[in-house]
Amino acid sequence: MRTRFAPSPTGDLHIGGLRTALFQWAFARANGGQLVLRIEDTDRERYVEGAVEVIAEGLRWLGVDWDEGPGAGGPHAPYVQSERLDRYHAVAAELRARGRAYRCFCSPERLARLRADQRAGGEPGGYDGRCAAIPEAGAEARARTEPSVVRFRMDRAGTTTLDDLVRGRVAFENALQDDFVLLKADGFPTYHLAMLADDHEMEITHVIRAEEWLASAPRHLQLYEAMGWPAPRFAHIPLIVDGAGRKLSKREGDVGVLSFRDRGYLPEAMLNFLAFLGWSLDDRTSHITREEFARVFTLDRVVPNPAAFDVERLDALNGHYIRALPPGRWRELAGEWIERGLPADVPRPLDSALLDALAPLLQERVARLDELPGLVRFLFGEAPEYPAALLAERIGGDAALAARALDAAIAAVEGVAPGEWGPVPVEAALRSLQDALGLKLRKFVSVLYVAVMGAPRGIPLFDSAALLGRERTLARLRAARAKLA
RNA sequence: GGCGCGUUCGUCUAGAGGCCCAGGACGCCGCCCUUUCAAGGCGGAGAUCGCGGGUUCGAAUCCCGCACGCGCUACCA
Repeated sequence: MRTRFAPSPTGDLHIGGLRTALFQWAFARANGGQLVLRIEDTDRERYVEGAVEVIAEGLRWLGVDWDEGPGAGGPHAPYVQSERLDRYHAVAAELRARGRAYRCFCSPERLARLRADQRAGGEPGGYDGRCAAIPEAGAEARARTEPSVVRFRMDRAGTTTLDDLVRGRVAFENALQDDFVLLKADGFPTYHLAMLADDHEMEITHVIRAEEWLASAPRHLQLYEAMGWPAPRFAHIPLIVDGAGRKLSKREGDVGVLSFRDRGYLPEAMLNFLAFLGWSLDDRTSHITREEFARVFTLDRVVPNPAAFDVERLDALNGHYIRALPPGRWRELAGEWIERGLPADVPRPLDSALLDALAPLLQERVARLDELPGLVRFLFGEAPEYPAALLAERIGGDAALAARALDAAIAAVEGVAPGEWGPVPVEAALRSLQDALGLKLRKFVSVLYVAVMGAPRGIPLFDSAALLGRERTLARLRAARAKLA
């Protein structure tokens, strides 16, 4: 079994495109088949330089590898459509020889007018076939001096039926079809022609693509029939939609795959998120490894209805996989993100021992890697800025209590000798405040969190203070106390 | 407008006539644990299965109609 991922190099690899690729890849792997990566760059207007590399990087990030295509080679190279133009022309010529395609000289203006008129008149729409009757010989002569396209002559009788692997049987009334363009005026093929020629030559057996292609399936089916080629099986997988139920678009925030990577999402989290968008294993599995997914994936467990992109779910998954990371790997990752995310004025390299101590404290506190720098920022450079009111925020705004807690804390911390500074003595000192204030630690500890790190939440206080050092801890406690004076 | 697809907790989904007064996950709420926040543990609320008709002893599951949503309707993919 052979399937393919055929993106257009028009910019970032879209999250929806990645999901399609993931399903294609899993299908190929689960069936011992191959995945072909093919670049569909037939639209010169939308071509974006460097997009191919961005797409490949996105796929590699997720662990979607391809057997043939750019970077992998293969018996059907080249895998870039702009380098395969001769084949499309050959197929178009064959179609014309068979009387199934013809030259069309209608101008873009006439076509626009035609569409407008049809719309105004409430008519079906589609090309009206004006050039369909032009004799081949005359058309050839005209084509030498006049711009033209080549259109496919659709069979308008009966119905075209698709047996979709996800949706079952779908029938299309042929009378409603029109003669679509195969070859554009610039000599480039449209998607329909290029897909046909390449899928056939590359021996693709399963075309797995997004639902937006469903409506053009009859064109493809008739094209295969006209060429006398066996058609592949088709599986139209559901769209990924936004909160409003619309096809996910770039306007809905950044949906580029690499931007997710750069915001600190783990590939295993993304894979899980995408895998279960429109597919499921059974009634209880909600996490799956890349390997298992590639083993158990089947198209018959893909649902036909669209799925909403839910960031909260992605974040939850990401947190889950972050916590599941082995300590060593986590230390390495956290170190990179912190090193990279801290302000430029923080001297590098960062203290390795400090990062060693920090890593375990951070692992279960973030959902995304890009949250890391913010959590440890207080350890580097100047004392954090925060409004005085924040000190008493978690204790019902009781500034007097905050002041007493700070006074007691300062005294207690001063009591810890510089030589024995560490998390355990700090904890002992701070716990002694319970007696001094006659309150449970938790009743006032938020004041100290704010004083030390500038926020009532963050990594554990005793460790924070230990890592900060005696003098800086004292300075921050005193600065906090001064804010309340 | 036309054609096509879709419709189960807020979200992703399980469900292919009785196991379902609908299961799991995320989110939400509560409790426990606890130095904050998380994490973790326990518990809870949450879908009359879009609506209306059928078929059947019995329907989320089969049939018909309707509604709504989305997709396509390019010399874009």
